Amino acid sequence: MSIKVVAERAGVSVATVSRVLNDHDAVREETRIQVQRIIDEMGYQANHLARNLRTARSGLVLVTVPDLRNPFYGRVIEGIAERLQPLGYHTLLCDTRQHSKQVSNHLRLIMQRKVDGAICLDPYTVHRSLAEDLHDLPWVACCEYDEDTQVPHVGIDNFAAARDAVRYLLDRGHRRIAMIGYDQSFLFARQRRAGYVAALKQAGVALDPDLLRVAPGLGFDDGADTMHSLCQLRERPTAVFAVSDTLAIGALRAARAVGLQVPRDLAVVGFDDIDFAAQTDPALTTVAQPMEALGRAAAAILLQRLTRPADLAISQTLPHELRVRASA
Amino acid sequence: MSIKVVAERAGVSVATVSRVLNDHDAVREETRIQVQRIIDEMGYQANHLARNLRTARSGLVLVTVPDLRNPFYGRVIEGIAERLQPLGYHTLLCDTRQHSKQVSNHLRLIMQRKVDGAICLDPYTVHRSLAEDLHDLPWVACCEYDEDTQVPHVGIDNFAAARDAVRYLLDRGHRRIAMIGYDQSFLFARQRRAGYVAALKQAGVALDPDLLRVAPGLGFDDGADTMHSLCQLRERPTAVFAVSDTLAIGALRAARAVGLQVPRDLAVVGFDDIDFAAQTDPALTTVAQPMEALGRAAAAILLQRLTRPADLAISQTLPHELRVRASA
DNA sequence: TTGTAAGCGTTATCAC
DNA sequence: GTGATAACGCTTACAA
Repeated sequence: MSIKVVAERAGVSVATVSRVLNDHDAVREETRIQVQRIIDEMGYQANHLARNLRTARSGLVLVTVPDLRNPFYGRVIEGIAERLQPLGYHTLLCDTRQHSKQVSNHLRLIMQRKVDGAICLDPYTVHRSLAEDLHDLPWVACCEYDEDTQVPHVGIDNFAAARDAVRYLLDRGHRRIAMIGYDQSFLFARQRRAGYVAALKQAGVALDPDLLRVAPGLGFDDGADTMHSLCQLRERPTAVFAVSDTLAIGALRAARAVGLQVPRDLAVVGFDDIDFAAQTDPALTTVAQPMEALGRAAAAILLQRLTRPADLAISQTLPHELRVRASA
Repeated sequence: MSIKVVAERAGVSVATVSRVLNDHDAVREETRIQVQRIIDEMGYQANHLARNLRTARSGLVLVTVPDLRNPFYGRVIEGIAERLQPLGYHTLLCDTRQHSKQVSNHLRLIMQRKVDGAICLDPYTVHRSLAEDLHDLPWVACCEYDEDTQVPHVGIDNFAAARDAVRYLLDRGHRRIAMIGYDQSFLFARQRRAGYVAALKQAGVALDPDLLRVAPGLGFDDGADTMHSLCQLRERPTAVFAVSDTLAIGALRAARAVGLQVPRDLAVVGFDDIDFAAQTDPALTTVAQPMEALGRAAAAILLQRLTRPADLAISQTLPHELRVRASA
């Protein structure tokens, strides 16, 4: 059923119906009410496919995430949706876990006008070569971004956050502090490692390459495996800093498995403060990221780029917080 | 840039360009190559807004979830996407946590032609009144559904699954088995309670109303709170069956807090087998749902409804599995 | 305040 | 095989 049928039935033109539909003020109150009555009566719903073509906007925002199984991303997405829904935008979700190669397909959605803009949590998407092609497109990097591009981004100060975490361990007297890091092609992994290194250096603790590990993934098992290998050192670390809670929780399990008591024998610090972190035994000490706030901020920046493209979009750094629990 | 520009540049009509774009065979190979060259050269991308209007399909599928923070839903969504992406469909995500009232807005997206169909994991969406209005629309209920509607759905046999879990506890000698259930307006909650009741009855164990609890939510704290209250009974339960892993994990924490040792003093069984269930101490015994498979099955049914609307859509029940770990 | 009509960029139906 | 051209259903100048 189209606007035309409604117009005929209401005895007005399609233009008038359209005006009523879009709350234009240039409609006589009486007419408005009459038309609205017909609309309700017929249960008419505007065809968004047509509306989108005419207005050249889809009302859709693409959100790319590396792995939905990690609850961290779920929380950020909720923050994004919270900001976007009231303005009538909907979120198109792309889990890019298996699609690192074809990721440009996702940003192509923007060019195809299928979405109005994008928020990328996915490190693959935020790759330089893509950014160069697309730096003028309305997209925002969230959490992960490329330092050399001009794409606006939101995130925390990963360097400072990691440094704070390691300093905390140093303050507690630890000197053999291991780090379970991640693939250095990711900015957050590089920054957190730099924070770790800086904290040690400042404290005059020599960097032991044996203690600086790179987990093959961000899953629980990756953390457990790395921890197991760390335990085999002749001189075990007394503390470990993991760049994600999932890794830290895996490390916790590995420590338990080899009979280490946390935090007495081994202190463990994680990163993110996902909900699980407070449920482990002992509860995980971790660096909290403001997940929903990161999502909201990214959405706000994108919205600004969409509504006032001329304005300069400003990147944002949100505060992190070391949340001390029982594991360290 | 439009198809018209490409056509002019290639020296053909827009019709021919469109044919090349859509892989129609009625194009001379030579022409096809020539046109494709221009397309590539210009970096032309078809405008999906126009295409969608013309073809009357959006290529979008709505997925409603009650709470993205629960990794359970993330896994199901991955299953859905896995099946949908290869066919060129994208998924529109709606977290309906705060929107139980206005949920009809989400299904209205179908009528607005904004999406071609929907998969609803969200219990609110799957409400009878809605189902009546929309039973002929292309949507599929996943995990939660309404027994009295004709909407196709996929899920597990919640009754049997809960019965199996409780039987396992009975087999291990438990007689005072508590249940941490959930709001009975949800089918899965009713079915799992029925399974619990049936198992006890069959074993000749009298139902103790004190042991049959309803958690106010599905979060960790809800489980912990319910467990604490259970611990205050003069005759404590020796085992507890929770209708979700999050509740069970909260219960685990509460048990620890009051000095109970699991499973010696208290056996705990959860439901879902989210990734985190294997990380707790002791690792959680739980009823596994095939999360990705549920998503894939739901997507397959929807796809069938979209491509062959005349065919009868068949609901599916997928197998569950009791995964015995250390907590019971 | 309302109506007419010109698009929006495609795809699809005809002719040729 | 290819090209005009008419939709698709809406919004929005512009005219009345």
